[in-house]
Amino acid sequence: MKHKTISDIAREAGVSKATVSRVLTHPELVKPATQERVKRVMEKHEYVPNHIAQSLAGNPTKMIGVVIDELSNFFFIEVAEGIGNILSPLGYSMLLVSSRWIEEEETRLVKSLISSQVDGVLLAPVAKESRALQLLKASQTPCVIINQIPSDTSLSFVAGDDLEGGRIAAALVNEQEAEQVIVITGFAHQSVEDRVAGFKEVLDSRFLYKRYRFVETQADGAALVTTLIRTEELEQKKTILFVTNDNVAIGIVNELVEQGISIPEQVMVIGYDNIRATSFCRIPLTTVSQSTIHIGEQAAKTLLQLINKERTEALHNLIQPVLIRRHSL
Amino acid sequence: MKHKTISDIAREAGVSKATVSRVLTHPELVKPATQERVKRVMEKHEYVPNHIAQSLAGNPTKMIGVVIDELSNFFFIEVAEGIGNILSPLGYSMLLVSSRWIEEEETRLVKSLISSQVDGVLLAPVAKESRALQLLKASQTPCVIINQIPSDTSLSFVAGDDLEGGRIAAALVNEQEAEQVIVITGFAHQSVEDRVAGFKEVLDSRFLYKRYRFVETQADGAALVTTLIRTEELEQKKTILFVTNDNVAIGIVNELVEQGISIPEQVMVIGYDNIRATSFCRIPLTTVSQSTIHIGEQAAKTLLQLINKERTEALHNLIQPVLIRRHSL
DNA sequence: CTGTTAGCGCCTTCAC
DNA sequence: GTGAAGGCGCTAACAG
Repeated sequence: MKHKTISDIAREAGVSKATVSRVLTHPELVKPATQERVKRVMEKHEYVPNHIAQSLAGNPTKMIGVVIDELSNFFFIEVAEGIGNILSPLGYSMLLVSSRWIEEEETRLVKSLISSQVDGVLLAPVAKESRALQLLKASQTPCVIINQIPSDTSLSFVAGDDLEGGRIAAALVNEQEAEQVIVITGFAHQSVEDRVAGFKEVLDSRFLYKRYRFVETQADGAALVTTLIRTEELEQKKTILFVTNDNVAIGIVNELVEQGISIPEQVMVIGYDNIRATSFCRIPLTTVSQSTIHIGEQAAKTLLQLINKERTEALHNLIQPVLIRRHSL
Repeated sequence: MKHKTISDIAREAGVSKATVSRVLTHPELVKPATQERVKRVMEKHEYVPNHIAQSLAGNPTKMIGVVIDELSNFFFIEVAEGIGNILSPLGYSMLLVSSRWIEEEETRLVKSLISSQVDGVLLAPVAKESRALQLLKASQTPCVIINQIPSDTSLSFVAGDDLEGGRIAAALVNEQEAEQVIVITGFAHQSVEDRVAGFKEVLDSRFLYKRYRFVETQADGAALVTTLIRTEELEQKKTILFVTNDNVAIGIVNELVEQGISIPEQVMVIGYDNIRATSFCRIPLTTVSQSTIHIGEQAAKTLLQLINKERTEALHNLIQPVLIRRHSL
């Protein structure tokens, strides 16, 4: 037989299932002597109660669903790490899944999480209005949104102030001398558009400005460098690159160095996120920090409050970005 | 009321629970007309079947437990990524948990996973003989071990050949001129000991050899540099550093550069793992590669075979390491 | 203090 | 093709 059940233990210890259940969850209600006896039997068989059954019977699952957009992206990994920091010590496990930036996938995953009766979910949505959010609401699953400001104000979120972050980047650019400014963005996402909007708002009009889209990975970034050298004459014109996420920026910087272009003398680069790798990459990156791990921790804490009903109104946490100057600009 | 149940749907569609259940799992057994009717009701209420209940009733949970030692370690993150690559498309979710190198924690987590009735677990054990492995065996949960060779040969594992990796590193060192060789290791772990053993076995006797232990994080690595400069006279003696994991090596290299020590002219560094960051860090790292993502993928695939009973005997996969030469040596 | 009795939501025989 | 009944493992009243 596969698993010993509560009945097996009960029979062998000569008590009822209820008593066994009690030593599991309310030991104080059981006489020490019998408690001892039951425990001995449990240990003898290495009995582990069936969590699934416990949950069906009404207990919380102690599982939190975490939906990120991309597993191989340091930004999300660090967010997940922050989440783990908070959740793990409290006995929660996280069901970590990736939507791979696909909205249907996100919906499917959220359905599956709801179906798994997770106690709450942390979601980094692919798009602004998502079916996933409706489902979450309909199922009354506590949740907090990460890295996006949902239009439904009843929802909690923890996100960076992307508009402001863009402005900060532009302000720094305005202090420089350069012949052109190029903005490089990846997946179309609200946060990215806001960063660009803030950037344009403040950017000095004396700069030639151009944008490259759909540069989504480190590899994409590296590949883009060759193109830029040709089409934008990187080697002739002093250039500033604003890359809206560090993950890609790192790929770009590395390739620039490989191609022998000097940073920041010939090309300056400013990134966004301040993931950990920016401090030890080829040329330590100047970037707009949104304290990635902190986002995860904050979101997890809020979710916990929601779950424990210590909080009823939504938390709208717009984290203020900060400029981190390193060597790339 | 919180969730609609199968009974609600049944009632509203004017059929029995059994029929609704069939629509869910064996649609071909239901007349198209009624099927249509039931489906309409389900959609109307955004009905999502309770996965917990389905599992209790005997279905697989489609959840895989993944136990790693450390969340903020690129090596494990990449392994997890490899696992996700394989599992996600097949509709599995992963329950990702970190033991933080603590054995009791590992045991607790594995218990919890078993208790959650995961279909299988992927485990990177903290120590050689672990209680967690016993439990896994006792519960007959399919599992494959990562990054360790269990003494119980009935267990499947995917691990790098650490002894050989150490030899490879030493062979490279032997080709160099240097006044001293320093080995830097982190958490006491079998794999690390093997790497060091292989290294010592092949290392030329002309080298002065010394070992620093318990250097466990990037920050530890950075901090160590100051010490080394003082006690080992890094600036006077040409030195080779063998760091048994890239995560730490990256921290060390970065700090060496910050301190103005030239790599590889004054200090040479060789790492281990070939995590992705080694290619874009301060000085791209020469390292012993064990194809991290591949380990995860391989382990996940094997686990799936075990779960589906396509494989009965254990898989012993000792991955051969390869030297990757970059700029640090 | 401990046993008995109902479910939790779903799936699976077994009849009709 | 479809319904009724029992059970998965556990918890929560309700009695004694």
